[in-house]
Amino acid sequence: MKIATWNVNSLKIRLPHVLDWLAEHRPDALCLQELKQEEKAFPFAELEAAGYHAVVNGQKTYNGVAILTPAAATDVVRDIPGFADEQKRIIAATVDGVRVICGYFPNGQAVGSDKFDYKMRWLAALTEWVGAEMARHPQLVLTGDFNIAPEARDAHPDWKDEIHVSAPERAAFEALTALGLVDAFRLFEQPERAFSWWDYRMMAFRRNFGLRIDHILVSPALRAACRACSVDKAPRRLERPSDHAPVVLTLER
DNA sequence: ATGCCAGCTTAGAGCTGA
Repeated sequence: MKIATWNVNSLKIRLPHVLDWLAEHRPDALCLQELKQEEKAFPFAELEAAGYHAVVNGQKTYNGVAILTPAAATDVVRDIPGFADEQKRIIAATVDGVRVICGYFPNGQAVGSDKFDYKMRWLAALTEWVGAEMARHPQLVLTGDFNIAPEARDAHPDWKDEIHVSAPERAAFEALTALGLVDAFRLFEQPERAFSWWDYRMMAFRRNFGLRIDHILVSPALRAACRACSVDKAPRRLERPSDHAPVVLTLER
């Protein structure tokens, strides 16, 4: 079973890349973030022609998430239950017995800003809910654009901003791992300076000036089934790429 | 210190992203 996450930075623009990637990799679940479109604009027909169903939590201009699967996913939840939020950042569904939570975590803009406060409140609410989901669904994957580089090695040494690498953000990430979730990427040997996002500016991709902020976390019941996890940099090299690359987990099941 | 790029928006320069 193959589960992947990809922040596409506008599905309208990136649909050709997504269709090509689906054809090449045939994932059992592809979690998308930053659709930047409402569900009524979502390309259901094009994806269906490619052999994929979709569950969508859409929003115009900003945010928006979806899970693509070969067969229809079940038990869909949109947004964090009990957390009042205008922003469409969460969708969860069950895929072949695995609970898949797809999240577009808040950016936070700058440590100490209102947006940072929102990020921290959002993370607290998410963590409480994910704990409850894990109790209901022992086989669970939490994936998406976390907008947190969990450790020093997950950011280029020249990254100077505090955002994405600050102590409170890293503590929030550790609160998720304290639930028992494991960063699947770190179960396997990886290249030095392995990142999943590179700024469009300053030739950042060419210089590999990036961050690893897109993650796939697995519950204890899935840990032993993990066979591989890697960043696929190929789509970042295409014309008009997203600024993020997909991250892919292979499970033996 | 700011813009550098990219995508969005009831069309435009401004916001947001990371």
